[in-house]
Amino acid sequence: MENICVFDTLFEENFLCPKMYKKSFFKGQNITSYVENRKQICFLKEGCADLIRTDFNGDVTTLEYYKKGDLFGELFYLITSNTQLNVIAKEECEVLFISYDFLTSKCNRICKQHNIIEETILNLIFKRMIILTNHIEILTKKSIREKLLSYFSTMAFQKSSKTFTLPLSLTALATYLNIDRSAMMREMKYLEEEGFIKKEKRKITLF
Amino acid sequence: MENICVFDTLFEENFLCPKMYKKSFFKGQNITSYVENRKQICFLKEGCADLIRTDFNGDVTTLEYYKKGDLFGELFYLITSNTQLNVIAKEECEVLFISYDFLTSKCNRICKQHNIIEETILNLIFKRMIILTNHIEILTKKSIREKLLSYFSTMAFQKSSKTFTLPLSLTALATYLNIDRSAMMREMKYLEEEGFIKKEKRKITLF
DNA sequence: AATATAATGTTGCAATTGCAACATTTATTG
DNA sequence: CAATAAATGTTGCAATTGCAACATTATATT
Repeated sequence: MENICVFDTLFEENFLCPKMYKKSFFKGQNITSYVENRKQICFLKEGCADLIRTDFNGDVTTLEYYKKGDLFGELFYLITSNTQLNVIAKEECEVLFISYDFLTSKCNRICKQHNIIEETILNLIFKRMIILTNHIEILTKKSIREKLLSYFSTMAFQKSSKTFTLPLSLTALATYLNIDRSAMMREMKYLEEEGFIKKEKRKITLF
Repeated sequence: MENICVFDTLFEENFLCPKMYKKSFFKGQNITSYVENRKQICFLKEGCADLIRTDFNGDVTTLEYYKKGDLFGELFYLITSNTQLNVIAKEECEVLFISYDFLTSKCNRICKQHNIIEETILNLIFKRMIILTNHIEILTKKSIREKLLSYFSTMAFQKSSKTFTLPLSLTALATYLNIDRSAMMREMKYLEEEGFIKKEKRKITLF
């Protein structure tokens, strides 16, 4: 959250840096197409957007969902020749485009706040890295039960509480865990019957 | 590879920076224990090491294998109170410890090569990010067949060839894909019988 | 407020996948 | 160069999990 504030302040000050620029998009517009080696980092200052992959045979998949404060860009994805990656605005969006070398090179006094932004972006990158590692950790559990308990314990740790509300719909959670939704519901029921958890809608309590 | 060279050169020059230091380890020694919020990045200049997790009930798991040129450190892992993460040297190792703010702050003329190293580390971080994203991509495939074909096509893309040699043992590959090894072998046999691939030991050809 | 759309919840059945248990080949180590 | 350990390869069987198909409840939309 504080990350967003930094950018807010800078824009209020009419901050401009030669290595970055801001642009607005309407719902449905293509924000960016991932290009190999361009190394552009995008920061979603306002709105929400989807990362869409189009296969060589035209199949379309939604890979990620971005919301206010998220980073995206080809830097995070392996670009292969037979697929296309696009980020599409789901509503009105404001996006900050930052060139990769913004993070390494300095541009002196023109950008007095360069360092603050650099640190902000690096923090977002590291946060994302931890999220990715944790996702892998959960995906590599063998059973549905283990996946659920692993996800739940991460949630409980983050919220510092045995009781928490799922930030995703159960449908989205099943997708995140890469399991069938109905099989997940069944396992949740068993977990409740066996006294491992308590569940009311999306509110979970661990025991 | 060029990343390693940068560091090699710098050490030959007896390069020293207040924000980083070098240390050597014998086989079996603990290189680092992950500490929440310390934000220390470690670069394995020489040797190989394992990331080991010890559960609250004493169970030990090897989470990752690091080799010359890899990055590690708590920056990449979510630290929870009930597990411990340690990196143990598997052979004689040389490790470069870099404080997180090395990447954001500058230390003027003492480190004339600061920028080069900064860029090197950032490149490693981005490379790792892409690897993680790709791993998730593969892990979220529904069937063993899809996982294998997805992994193979990534390999073929990286090697720019329909024929390539697996960089992992088949046992390690099964672990990476989070599937049973014997089930994987069976699926590979079917893929070969159905003419999707050709396989001689670890040499795979896609059709 | 009415309707459409999405999310939640449940269950039987089929099948992909994991497990066990083995043989055989290749690496590693004293 | 033995001897041991690790990796590869194979198969039958069990079971976890996915799928289909449905009812019910929330949420959006006009």
